[in-house]
Amino acid sequence: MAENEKQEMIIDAALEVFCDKGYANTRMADIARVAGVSYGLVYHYFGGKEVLFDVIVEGWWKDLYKMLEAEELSDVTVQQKLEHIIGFLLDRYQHSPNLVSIFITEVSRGSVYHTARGLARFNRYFDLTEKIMKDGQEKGFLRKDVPPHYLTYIFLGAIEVFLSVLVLGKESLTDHRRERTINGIIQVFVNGARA
Amino acid sequence: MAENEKQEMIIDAALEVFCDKGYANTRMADIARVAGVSYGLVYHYFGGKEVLFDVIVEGWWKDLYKMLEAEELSDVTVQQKLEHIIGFLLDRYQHSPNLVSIFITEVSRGSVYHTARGLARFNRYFDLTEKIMKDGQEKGFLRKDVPPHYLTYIFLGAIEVFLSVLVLGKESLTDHRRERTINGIIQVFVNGARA
DNA sequence: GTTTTTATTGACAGATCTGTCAATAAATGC
DNA sequence: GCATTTATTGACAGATCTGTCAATAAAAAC
Repeated sequence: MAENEKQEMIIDAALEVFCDKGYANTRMADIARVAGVSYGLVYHYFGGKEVLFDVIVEGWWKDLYKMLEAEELSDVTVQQKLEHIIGFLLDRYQHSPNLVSIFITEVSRGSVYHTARGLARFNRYFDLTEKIMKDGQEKGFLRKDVPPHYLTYIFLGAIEVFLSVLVLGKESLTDHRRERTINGIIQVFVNGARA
Repeated sequence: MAENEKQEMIIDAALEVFCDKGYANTRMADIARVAGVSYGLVYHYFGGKEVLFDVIVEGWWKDLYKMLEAEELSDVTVQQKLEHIIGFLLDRYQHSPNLVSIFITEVSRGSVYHTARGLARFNRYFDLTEKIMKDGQEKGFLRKDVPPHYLTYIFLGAIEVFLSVLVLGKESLTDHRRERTINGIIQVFVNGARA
């Protein structure tokens, strides 16, 4: 996918326009203009708006799953795995803020993704994270009196809000802030907010 | 607002259609049909699609702010205030799932709300919650080594994911599950996930 | 009881936007 | 060098959807 130069330009333009205007307000003509190609070429390479959006979203999920599967098998502590998950998502924001923005605003909630396939993608995301939580419970690191999917919701929910704040404020992420964010989330999630 | 019977029918229909199809895919004709009134009447009472949506969303925020302001002044422990916030949102889901669904899928993230006013609404929501967190820190209940807005993000993020799961799965909420959810979130947020 | 305001209707014009297509240029195969 | 496939273009038809409006019915005012 996208070995071709113009295909990449179209994807990049789509990333930018989807991010700026949202899926519903994105015009194929805008993408073509930003990409610097003709209207018809977008349809030549990608079938249409929905397909183009799907290519982007599927790429996002693929990378996310890959990371989570690697962490699951990785030979580090559960706490380190959780730190890696937060770090991965923050790094993605640094590297491609547009993509993270689309995930947060269009995929993570947006009515665009209320399909069976969209739901399946989400379930996989949650399930992979839940495996790590279960592992943490079995190893005696995480408490067992709270269901593992509750731990998953709370953990991923926390990350999502941090990402949302970055996205909505179009803020940039310094290395220092990255570390502070990871530590903040981990500290509260693992040890609690109690003094 | 909406003292009139037909106005209420239009609002109810809008709630249903916005929830089912999302803002972008909602047709004014659908709302009119579901409400059982003519196309033109929707424009007579509400100026247009955006206004109608705003009426719904402003109502949501108004209630949310009211609750948070009451909790802030309330004479209970900080933990109880946090429990009340979760309880309030879960109750709203029980009472008007369509409204919560719209909040989660369209307002909380959706590109529809990436405006200055939308951002201001959100800031207020976060600020009011942060006041409670600060209060908790001053009273010695919450840890002071994590900035209060971090505590806010993690707390509200956790709630949002629980609501999202309810909304996406169109699940109903029993009293028992309501209590379990409140306890789960509070337990992990206050005491941490560590065994 | 007449006038004025409000409620209510559905057709319509205007404004988009998408996806197609026929035409042309470039590249590739043979 | 000719034929076939691939790249590229922009205009256009078809399909929406929104908001307006003129017309009619009902209610209120006086």
